[in-house]
Amino acid sequence: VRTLLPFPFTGSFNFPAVVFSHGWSSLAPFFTTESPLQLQRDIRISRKSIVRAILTDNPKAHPSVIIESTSPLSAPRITSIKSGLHTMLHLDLDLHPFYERTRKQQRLSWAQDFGAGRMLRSQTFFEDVVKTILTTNCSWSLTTSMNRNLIYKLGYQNSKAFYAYPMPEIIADGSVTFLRKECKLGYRAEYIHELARNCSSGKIDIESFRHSTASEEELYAELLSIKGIGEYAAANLLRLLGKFNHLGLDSWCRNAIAKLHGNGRQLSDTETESLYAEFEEWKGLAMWLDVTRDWYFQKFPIN
DNA sequence: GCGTCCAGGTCTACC
DNA sequence: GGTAGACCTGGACGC
Repeated sequence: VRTLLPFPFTGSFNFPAVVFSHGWSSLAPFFTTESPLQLQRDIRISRKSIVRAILTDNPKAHPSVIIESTSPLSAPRITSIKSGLHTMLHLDLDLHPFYERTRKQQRLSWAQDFGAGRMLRSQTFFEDVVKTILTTNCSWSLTTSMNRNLIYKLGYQNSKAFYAYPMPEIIADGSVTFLRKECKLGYRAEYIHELARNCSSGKIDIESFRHSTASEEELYAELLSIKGIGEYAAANLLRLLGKFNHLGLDSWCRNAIAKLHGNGRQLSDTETESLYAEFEEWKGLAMWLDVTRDWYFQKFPIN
């Protein structure tokens, strides 16, 4: 069954800017196609019910949203899907304070024109945390492969081959050896398994991060206390929570900054901090947009 | 074919 | 509080 949904947002929004915001759109169960630009995502709406959302770019309006499901959608399910899309597209993030700062900074003045700044997020924060751990100390191709293994070996699949990301309890019920050998997570298997155990037992209320009233520094400290999450990973997760007071530098960012600002020389972290200091609590977003600028100009140049 | 290096880092032990 | 060394995996590279 295909259902056309109204886009769950009426404000200013640029679809390609979210799709290209970072690598998440190429990590299952997200899929993208170009010409026309489409973002596809399987969404879990209950324990054993999955739908597929297909968002297609419309340069003159908001993207169209088509939902594929095995049966007609009830009103509560439509509400749940809209809420999921709202979360994943980070539609509740107010970027005006950031754009105010970019006006004084020539290098990032393009950001508002592109509507850049919303980072694509997973349906659950648990999924964001797992994927972030899978980005550490490895190539991007290994990240995509480990993530695929997790979904296809442990995720729930319905009759239409829609896949839902594995829930914490499913991972916790499995063994570390399975994660290590079958999903090829290597030493990360211990981290993911412990995280899943703590989430399913209630020791960590991982989804509460999304609506926590704690300060950014408190959230940062809490994230660092999760095994496998270090400074880069915690800062990357804060970005996905709409908090940008940490740079979250990894080797990829450091190399990009060396090319952009160091004439090929790696800058010290202190030097990098000072580059973005004027953006204050938005500096993590400023840095990220600075190093990913070409993605926007190459993939969807605007006039 | 084989060894080494390193990629969107983090943890632990030790100083 | 700072730092060397270990850690899975797999692709790239040199020989």
